[in-house]
Formats: sequence, structure tokens, C-alpha cells
Amino acid sequence: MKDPDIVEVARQSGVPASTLRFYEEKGLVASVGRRGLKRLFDPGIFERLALISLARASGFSLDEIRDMLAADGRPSFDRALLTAKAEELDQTIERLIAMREGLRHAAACPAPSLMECPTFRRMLRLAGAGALEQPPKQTFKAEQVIAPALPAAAPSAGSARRR
Amino acid sequence: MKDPDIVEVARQSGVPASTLRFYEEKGLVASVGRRGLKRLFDPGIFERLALISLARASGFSLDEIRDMLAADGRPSFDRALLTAKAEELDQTIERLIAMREGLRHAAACPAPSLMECPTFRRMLRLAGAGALEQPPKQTFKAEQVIAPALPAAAPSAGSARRR
DNA sequence: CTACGAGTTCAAGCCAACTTGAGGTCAAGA
DNA sequence: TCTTGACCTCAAGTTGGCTTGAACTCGTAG
Repeated sequence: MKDPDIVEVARQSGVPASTLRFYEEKGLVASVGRRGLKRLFDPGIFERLALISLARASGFSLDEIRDMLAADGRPSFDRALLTAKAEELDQTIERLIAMREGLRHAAACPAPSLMECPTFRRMLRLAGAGALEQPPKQTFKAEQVIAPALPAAAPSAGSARRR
Repeated sequence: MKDPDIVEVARQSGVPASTLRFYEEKGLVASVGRRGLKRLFDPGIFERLALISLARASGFSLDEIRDMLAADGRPSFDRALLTAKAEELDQTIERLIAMREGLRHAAACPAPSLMECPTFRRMLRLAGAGALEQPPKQTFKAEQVIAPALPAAAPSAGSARRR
């Protein structure tokens, strides 16, 4: 099988050519030559890209991935490192679950104002105490459709106070 | 002299003064005056900051938060929006759980090389097919909405997503 | 009155992971 | 041969959420 060129790799892997060049520059992948101007890659590139994608999805940074995927194609997966990352993910998951439950509760809470909901107020307190902050490391943000904004609820009561 | 100045707010809330200024510039909080050069805030600032922190932890962007926390202190929480965000978090959680399990398995897998582990190879295939990617943030533009549509896992094939 | 320290403004910098733009080069088709 | 169009390189831009630096302005202690 002939070595695929960058166009072919991009097409088959779904990874944009610009990203492939970027990855090469970063040392995550290596091209094996040129055909005209076009880079040629070893057919193993596809597996390597899948590995990179998998590692990214697991929260590894490109730098970490480069180190794991040493020069050669075969990953030098350090089990302790994998476990540590799993642990890290676990904490992120816990945090997100708490947030998800909070949101669900808030969406369903019968209290006239969220500020009067004890559950919500408990979360607020936690947030105020910094308990919900994500430990510095990767962030898995979520984003989605923005529903039409409501006109602010009747500005009846004054600002809530506390303390 | 009841209103706390920026130093006091930073101290009590743990939010750096630079962040408070940044938030004010972004319209997330408002100062109510000055004492000398120092900004003064309404005591309600603490609750507001907690609200911001909570929303951030739930995955809302500062812009979204600003819109929810309209001018006055009271959040105009749109239940549909909260539900949507919870749903979004739920998907992120699912994805992270899959990754965590994959990592744990990889760390414990008895196969001589990870590449020979069927479970690992299955994940690799998913990654190669783009099934593990972070869903792209979608704003209000409709149009290219048809894209991902990835059913559970049909290694059936074509690939050309993205862009 | 003067110096000082801590706040202020505005602009720029940072990080990650890419993307975009300007201008260059190459192989192949008319 | 010349043109075309795709890929190339290198630099700079993007996004989000802040932080940092330089230069400035106060109120207050001395």
C-alpha cells in the first residue's frame, strides 16, 4: 500500500490538513517524505491519529500525548499515569454530576424564587466557599443552544442580601 | 460605610481584585461607588459572586451568565435553559465515564501490549471514527446542524465530518 | 507639604489547540 | 511554455478567562 499523502490522511481521518501540519510541528506525528510538496505519511498514521484522539478525549494535553507516544508508534503507557488520569476524570465527573443534579433540581424546583430553594442555596454556599472550582487541569466545558432569553422577571423585590 | 470595598470583597470571596475589575468591565458585577480610588460594592456582591461561581461550575460562559443575571441581582433563570445545560452536562459526563473506564481498563489490562487488548482497540476505533470528540459549541446559527448524528457505534463508516 | 503605598486605567500578555492569511513552490494540463 | 490550483512555510490571529505591567492618582501618615 502506498503511503497516503496529507490530503488522503485528512480525508480518511477527518483531521484537517492544517491540524496534521500542526501535529507534525509539535512532534505528535511524523511524515515520511514528500511527493511534490505534499507530505506523505506512513499508513500507521491512522492508528496514531486515533490514539491521539482517544488520549485527547481522556483529557491528556498534546504535550503529554507526545511524551507517551514516544518516537515510535507504540505508546509507552505508564499504568500509574493512566490510573492518575482516571482518578482525575473521576473527580471531574463527580463535580459535573453535582452540577447536573443542581441544575435539574433548579429547573424543577417549586419554590417561587430559586433564592428561596434550600437546595439551591446550599449549592450557592458551596460555590461561595470555592468548593466547586475545578482544580487546575483540563476543562471539559459544555455549551449548547441558547434559548431565547426571558425578559427579566418582574423586578419586584429589592436585591437579596445576605450576611 | 457598610459597602465593602474591592479589597474586602477580594479577601472575603477569594476572587482576586483583578477578576473583580474584569467582571465589572464585562458587566457581570457593578460597583456602587468609590472611596478614594477604591471601588465599593453592594453587600449583595457576595451572593452574586457565588452565583457566578456556581454558574461557571455548571458550564455557563461569562456571557451567558451576564445575560441570566440581568442588571439587578436576581437571576432570571430560564428553566428550559437550565434543563438544556443539565442535558449537556449529562452527555459530557457519559463521555468522561467511558474514558475513565477505558483508562482503568487499560491500566489493568493483562494483554502484553495494549494494542492487543480488544477493549482498547474498540475504543481506538471509536476515537478514529470521531465518536469521542467534544461536541462543538453551537450558537444560534442553525444551518450546519446535520453533522454528527453518530449512533451508538456502527463501525460502518465513511468519514468526513468536521469543518 | 511631601512621600508612600495601594488602589486605578489601559494595553498587552498568557495558555491551548488550532485556524487563517500572505506569499512561495511545484507538477501537471492546455 | 505558461497557467493553474493545490500544497507549502511562517507569522499572526482566534477564543475565553483572566493576569501582568507601566504609568498614574488618591488619601493618609509623618
